[in-house]
Amino acid sequence: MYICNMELIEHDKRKCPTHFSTGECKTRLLPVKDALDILSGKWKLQIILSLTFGKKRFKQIQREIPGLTPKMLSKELKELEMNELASRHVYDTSPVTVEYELTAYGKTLKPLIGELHKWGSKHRKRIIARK
Amino acid sequence: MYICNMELIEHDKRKCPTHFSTGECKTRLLPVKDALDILSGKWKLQIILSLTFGKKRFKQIQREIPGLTPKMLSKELKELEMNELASRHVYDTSPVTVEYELTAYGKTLKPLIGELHKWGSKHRKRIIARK
DNA sequence: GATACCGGTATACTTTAGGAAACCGGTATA
DNA sequence: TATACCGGTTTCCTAAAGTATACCGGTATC
Repeated sequence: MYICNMELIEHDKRKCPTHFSTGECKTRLLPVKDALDILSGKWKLQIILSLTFGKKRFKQIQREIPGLTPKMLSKELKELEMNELASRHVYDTSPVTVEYELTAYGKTLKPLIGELHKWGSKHRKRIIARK
Repeated sequence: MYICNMELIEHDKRKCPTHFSTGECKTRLLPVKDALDILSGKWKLQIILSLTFGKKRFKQIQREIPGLTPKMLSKELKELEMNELASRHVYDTSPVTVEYELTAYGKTLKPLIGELHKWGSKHRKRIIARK
């Protein structure tokens, strides 16, 4: 669930190029897919970005991101939690208060997103310039 | 087509947190989404990896990647071409020979994939260790 | 003359991601 | 007593991604 299924990129010696050792297919691609899975999807990035500015409550996140339904937000937050990237704190107030926060581990995504941003910016310029 | 649609992350001052200047939503997220779009999908990574080992012919790529249908391969190669990441060379042999190759620009993806790999490997260890 | 390879395309189908709307118990507010 | 907010869940539906299968013209092989 949290990590990419081995079988998806199972190696077949007869079919993979000789450059690929049996383990190489797996060890090269699976972790990359894991990282991509965590960041791709329609809302994940925006939710993560929203949380980089501090703790947020459920409805607060939803209001900040136009179009985001509670169903999707709930699903994505659960995934972030399962991956230990965000934490959920319930306070015994009335009505109940729930806060979500990026974990220290979750913050390690920042430089990675930074790299994607760098490459993406250059690409954007290149493609726009071409037209 | 090649780059992420602006409207998807259109900014709404009333709904975004005050930390976000109007331009920040766009300039932060769109390039990241562009980069993710290029790498995500079921086959893109494997095709790119296959091409990092040198020129390849259509059927050759298909044979190397079990389960990949010609329709998907064709679609993905076109996208790589449109993004100037791969080039297509047709040779007037019989039967016709077509070779695909990563462009110099396409090779700039390597360090980015490397970063995803680094983060993903750590994540994989972390999640597996927990169980 | 039949079969197989090349580089694909076309059509129809299934599966997955995401959206719309209604709803839940509990509490506060008018 | 009615309405609204909180943090979600449930159900049903659409749209997008991906799969299966057959097919194309051209050439080479048996």
